Amino acid sequence: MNDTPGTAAALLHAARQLFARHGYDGTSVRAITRAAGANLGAITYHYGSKRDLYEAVIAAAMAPSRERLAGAAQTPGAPLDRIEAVVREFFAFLHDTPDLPSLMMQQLIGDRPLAKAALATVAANMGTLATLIAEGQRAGTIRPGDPRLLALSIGSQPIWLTAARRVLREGVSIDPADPTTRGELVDSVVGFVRAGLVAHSEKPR
Amino acid sequence: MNDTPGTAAALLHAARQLFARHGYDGTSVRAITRAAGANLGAITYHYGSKRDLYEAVIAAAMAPSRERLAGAAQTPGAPLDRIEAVVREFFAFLHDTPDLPSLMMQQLIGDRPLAKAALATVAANMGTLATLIAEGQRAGTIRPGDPRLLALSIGSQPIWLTAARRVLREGVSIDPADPTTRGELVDSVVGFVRAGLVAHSEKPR
DNA sequence: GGGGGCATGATACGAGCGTATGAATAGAGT
DNA sequence: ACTCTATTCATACGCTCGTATCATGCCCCC
Repeated sequence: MNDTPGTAAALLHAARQLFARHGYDGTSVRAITRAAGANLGAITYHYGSKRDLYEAVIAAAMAPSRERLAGAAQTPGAPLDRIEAVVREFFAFLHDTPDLPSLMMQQLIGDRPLAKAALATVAANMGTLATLIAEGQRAGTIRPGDPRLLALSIGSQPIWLTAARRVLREGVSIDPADPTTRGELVDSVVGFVRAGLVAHSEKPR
Repeated sequence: MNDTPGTAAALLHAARQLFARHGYDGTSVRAITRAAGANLGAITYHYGSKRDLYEAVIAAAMAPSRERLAGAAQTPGAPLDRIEAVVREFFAFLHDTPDLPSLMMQQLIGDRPLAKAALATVAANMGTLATLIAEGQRAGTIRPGDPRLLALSIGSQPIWLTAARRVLREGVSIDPADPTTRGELVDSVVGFVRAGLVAHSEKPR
C-alpha cells in the first residue's frame, strides 16, 4: 500500500466510478485508463484483464458494509433498539458509498455468477438482522415470524430507497440527497420497521 | 396489432429479453435481429435506432403495472385490506413480468434521463398506495406518518425482493421461484406491512 | 555504477459494433 | 398487367472495443 496513489489504486478508483455510472459494458478500458491518468495497457498489466479489474472493484466495494452493520448491531440496548441502529447505519453506509447500489444492481442484472464477495456480504448482513430479530422474539418484544424473512423486509428498504434515489427525486419529488428530506425518510423507515416488528399485548383497534 | 408475430413485434419481444438479461450495451443489434429471425437492418427500419427500440421496450414493459395495481386498490374492504391486496398484486405482477426489475434497475444505473413512462408509472403506483394510507389514517385504522414515505417503505419490499431473487437464492438460500417459499415470503411481507401500518390502542409490551 | 526487474509507454491487430445504402421481393389497388 | 409502396435482404463503412507486443524508462541493490 503506497501513500502515493499508484497506478493500480488509481485504476481501481476510476473503474469503480465508471462501472457504477455506466455499467460494465458501457465502460471501456480506454475510459478507465484515461480517467486514472494511466496508459492503455495498465489494466492488463496490473489486473490481467478488464474483467478481473471489475471483480476487484466489486470485492473492494462490498467488504466494508459487514463491519459497519455488525458494529451497529453491538450497540447496547434492547433488540429493537439495536435493529434501529442497524437500519440507520445501513442508510448511512449507503449514503457514504453511493456507487455501491449501482454495482450491486449490475450483479443482479447480468447472467454471470454473482461475485462471492457480494453473496457473502449480503448473507452476513441479513444474518446480523435475523439474529437480532430472533433475540427479540425470545425476549417477547418482537412478534413471531421467520426472522430471515423479516430481515429481508427490513433490509429491502434502505437498499431500494438508496438505489432508486433518482426515481424518488424525479418521479415522486423526494430527494434523499437533501439532508432534511433524508432525515424524514430514515425516520419514517425506522418507525415502520419498529411498528412492523414490535409485539403487542392488545389487538389493533 | 397482427396475429402473425410481425417483425416489429418479434424485435420488441426479443429485445426485451436480451436487454433484461445483458443490459443495453451488452446487447447488440445483431443479437436482437438474430433472435427475432429478422434482418440486420430491421431495427433501423422499424424503430429508427437501437436506442429507440430500447425506449419502446421500457414503455411497453412498465405500462401494465398501473392498471393492475389500481385495480387491486379498488377491491372492497378496509384500507388495510386493500393495501394488502395491492402488495399481493404487486408481487404477482412482478412474478408474471420477471424481466421488468432488470429493466428498471438499468434505468437507475445509467446516467441518462429516466424514461418518462417509467417515472409516471412509479409515481402512479406510489400514489395508489399513499391514497389508501391516507384514507386509513382518516379512519383511524392506520397510524400517523407521511403517507408518501410509508408507501415507499411498502413498495420497496416487492420490488427489491423480486429484483434480488438471485441473491436470495444463492446467498440466503431463499428461492422466490419455489411456490411454497414464495408464499411464505409474500405472507411475511404482508404481515410486516400490516403490522407496520396498523394503529394500536395500547402501548407495545 | 552498471545490471536486473518492475513499471509504463506507444502502437498494432482482429473482431464486433451501430448505422447507411441500395437492390430484391412481395402484395394490393387500379 | 402494371405500378406503387412497404418490407426484407445483403453488404459496406467508419469506428471503438479488449488485448498483445515490444520498446523504453526507472530505481534499487549488488
